Amino acid sequence: MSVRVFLVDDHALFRAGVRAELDTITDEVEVVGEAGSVGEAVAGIAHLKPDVVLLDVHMPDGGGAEVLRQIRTKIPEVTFLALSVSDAAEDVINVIRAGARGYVTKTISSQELVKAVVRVSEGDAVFSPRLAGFVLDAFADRPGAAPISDPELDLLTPRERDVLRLLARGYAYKEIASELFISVKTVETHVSSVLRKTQLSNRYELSRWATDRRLV
Amino acid sequence: MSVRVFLVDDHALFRAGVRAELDTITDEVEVVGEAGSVGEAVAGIAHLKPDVVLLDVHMPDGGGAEVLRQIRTKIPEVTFLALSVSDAAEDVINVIRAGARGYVTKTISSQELVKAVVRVSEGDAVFSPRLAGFVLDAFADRPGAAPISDPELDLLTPRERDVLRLLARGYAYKEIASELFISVKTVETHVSSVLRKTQLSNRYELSRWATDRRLV
DNA sequence: CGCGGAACCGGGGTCATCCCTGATGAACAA
DNA sequence: TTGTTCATCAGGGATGACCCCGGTTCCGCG
Repeated sequence: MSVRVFLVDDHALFRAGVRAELDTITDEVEVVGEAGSVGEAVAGIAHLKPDVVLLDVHMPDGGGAEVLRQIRTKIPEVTFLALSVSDAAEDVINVIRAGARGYVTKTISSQELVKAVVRVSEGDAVFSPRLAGFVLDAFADRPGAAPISDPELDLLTPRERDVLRLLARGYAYKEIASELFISVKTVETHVSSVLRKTQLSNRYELSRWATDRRLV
Repeated sequence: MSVRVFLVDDHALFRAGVRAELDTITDEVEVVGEAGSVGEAVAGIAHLKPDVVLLDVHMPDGGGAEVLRQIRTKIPEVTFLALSVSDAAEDVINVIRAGARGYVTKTISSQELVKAVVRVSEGDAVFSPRLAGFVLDAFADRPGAAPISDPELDLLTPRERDVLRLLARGYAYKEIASELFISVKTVETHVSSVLRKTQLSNRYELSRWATDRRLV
């Protein structure tokens, strides 16, 4: 029982190369179809329901991530392996966020590609070693990597920061007051200064602002 | 130039086993220290500054994640490889979020462990194949994988959901009204029914509730 | 046909949020 | 000593959020 593979790449020559290699090397994988554009790919995948889609990242009309988005809601059983010339962190993260189960560069050997396809079809995640680190970096809470200072954030006094933290969590003024052992009026004062200093207009925007800066 | 490894595990016998295996098998890695508790580990790592820390996930006083948190801010150069009996998704994700660069289970062979340590020391990410998938699942936006239905969510009418989406983004009633071409009063009505149906008391809690369920 | 649910809209009310002005004491530096 | 910043608090007002009451249309279902 071989793995049924669908090829998506905007270069026909490249598709032909991959198809030839995969078909001759082994009978573990079988190329059942291919496409050169996002539209063709979505239609073809929906029709053929392959086990694995080998997906080029850089394509017209939104690239591989667009194919992923359109297919995943409709046919979640299909797994995707990104296959790209790019080893940029941004590309890797985007396509993984979109739902690909692996990412290998086109420098991979045919034998390795076959192994990668089979592993992905079995539910494993496959990465060129360096690239997995990008995903981890993006995923982990980064204490050192988090940009340390904001011009606006530096303007806030320690007490204002206390109030801001609680406010961002959805606390009412009354709750903040009893939490910090001060009066509601003092909370209002601090909130006012924070809003003025951050150039924001209400607590909702402030809440988003604070969570973006990981103050929660 | 061998890789300097520090061992953290609350079982002394296990540490002894790993140390013996690593030291005899190869000269690529060298165990420079070990610890059996979070406190010892933090002190030892800060002192010895190893290249790689082999970290047990389940330990008293907060487990491996606690060691990670305390060390990463101080000595970001040290990389961590989680080594655990557990293959639970939750454990994997927690320790990776905390900043580990890899996760292998204790069923690994000594030879494989050496290779994993070396790869991690070179900046690669190393996973037992099945476990990498957990991280990807947690990282990707999941349209299909998102839990499908909530008892409360099913109670909401389509229009109420529209209002909820905008409300969760911090829109004021006035803004929601003009966005949906209805009056502020109608927005109030919908918000009221949503609050009643979800058993929540204000828009802040509602905002959290909605983001937890990925309605934004 | 009548009934209920949905979406739509009001009046009128309470309370929270937010802004403005103004005040006090403490800490600290010029 | 004087000036500044911070933290504390108050009064009063404008607006928004939220609730409870009422009402209308439309549409599907038994």
